[in-house]
This record gives sequence, C-alpha cells and structure tokens, in this order.
Amino acid sequence: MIEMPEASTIARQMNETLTGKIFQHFSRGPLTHKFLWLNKPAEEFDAFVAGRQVTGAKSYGRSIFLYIDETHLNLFAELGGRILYHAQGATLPAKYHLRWDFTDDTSLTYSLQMWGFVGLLSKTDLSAPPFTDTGIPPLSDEFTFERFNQLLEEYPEKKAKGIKGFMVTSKYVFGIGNGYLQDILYRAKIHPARKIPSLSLEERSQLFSSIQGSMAEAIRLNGREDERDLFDYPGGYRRLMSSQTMGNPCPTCGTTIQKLAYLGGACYLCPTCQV
DNA sequence: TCCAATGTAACATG
DNA sequence: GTTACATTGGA
Repeated sequence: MIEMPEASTIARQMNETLTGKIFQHFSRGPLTHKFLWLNKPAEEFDAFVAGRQVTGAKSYGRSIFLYIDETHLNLFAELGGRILYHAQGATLPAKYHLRWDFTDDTSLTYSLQMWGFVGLLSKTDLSAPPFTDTGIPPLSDEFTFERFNQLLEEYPEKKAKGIKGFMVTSKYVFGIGNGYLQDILYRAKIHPARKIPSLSLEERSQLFSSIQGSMAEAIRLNGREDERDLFDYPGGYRRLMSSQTMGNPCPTCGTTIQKLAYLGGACYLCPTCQV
C-alpha cells in the first residue's frame, strides 16, 4: 500500500516530471477491479481533463494531489499498487487499470493492488467532508508531541483497542498504514495491543519520535523496497519487521521475530523487546 | 498457494 | 473485544 513515504516520493516526482504537460485522454485499462473507486464515470474524467494542464503535484499524508489547471485536481487516496510514468516511445505495461495520456506522447498508468480511490475534484471539494476527515500527517508543523498526545486522548476507542487501532485509523495520524507501523512500534518498543491509557509519557514520547524518525528515514530513501516510485524503481527502505524478517533473530535481543494476527493485517514483532 | 491490507460486518465471549 | 471477509496481481 502507498503510505506517506511513497506518496511523498511519487508526488515529488510527478511535480518535477508532469508539470506543464497537457492531458490528451483519460481511459480505463484492460484490467478491471471491483475495489477501484472513481468518483465519476471514466467518460467524465476524460471529457474534463482533455486539453487541461498539469500545474503541479504534492502529497498530503498518504494522498497524492495532481493539480489540473488552477481549479481542480486528481486525487489518489487510500490506494495500493503502482502509478508509473512512461516516457515518449516507452512500452506501456500489459496490465493496468487507469491511464492518462499527455499531448507530448508520454503517459501515466495506475495498476491497482488491493484497492484505491481516484477522484476528480475541485479544490473547494477538498475543504468539505469526507476529504476533511483525515488526521494530521507526521512531519507536518501541526504534528507536535502535544497534539499527538491530545489525539491519543481523543481516540474514542482508546480503552477498547490497542495502539495499533489508533495508529492505522486515518482520522488521527494520517499517512501510516500497517506496513510502516511494524517498524514504528518496534523502534518504540511497544506491543501493538497495548492500550493507550497504559502508555507512560515516556512511551508516548518514544512512539512520537519513532513515527517522526521512521517516516523521515523512509522518505529520505524514497519509500519501501517492496514499493515502486513513479519510474518503477524500488525504494531503499528495508523494513526490520515484516513477513521477510519473520523467523529471523531480533536485531536487538536475538529473540525470534513473530507474526501475530491482530485488528486486520499481520503484526510482526519481537515479543521480548515490545511489551 | 499464499500474501498484501482497510473498513466494516459478523462473530464469540465473559 | 476479535476475527473474517470483500479482492486479485504478484512472489
């Protein structure tokens, strides 16, 4: 899935590569998928974007905004898969779900994995629900330790669910999914099922630092090694806790890394370090 | 053959 | 309070 480091990398590359290009055509690819959500029929996407210009791109949490003229944007949200740029003359992938062609004979394709929302919105649409329901992206000015602590207290299910429930719910911290969460909790030495009221101030501080540190490092490395950037290059961030490292010794204490099914999606953790 | 993962529905339990 | 399930391309 695309989490904040991937969204950041792809948006930066889109901004550098696509800005100034004129859309020629939007279309669906040869693959279909029930969990691909467009907010309008593909024909409306096509009719709207044709002849309009890309004016930039940026990321927000795990979302990507691709700006169209001064008034609209193409929103990529809650999505998995690959968004790829194809230079003039490049062979398009055989399988993809969506495609944007530009007038200079370059194009963009999206191959979905799991699910994804692609929306054609006006900038004002972004300032109304459901697009305002997202939480605060890590590394943003708003994301201070004080605010983080406040969000922990505001989480309505703080007594019922473990810290994992809070962390992967986009309404609070926006940008982290199950993938990076494993490393974040490992670095903070916190078990995914720990209840929020039981977290000491020091543990909250460790968690906050771990979020900031993990996100900064992953952004610096252009995302995870098992995800791809706009040009189909893998990122350089190798997760410490994942299906790939399960069964290996914990780098800190040597205990075997375990897998645990909890609140949807797998947790990988060191049962000794994370309590 | 199994894995990835979000949100929600359905289930089990005390 | 926890798990199953929707899905499907890729390892």
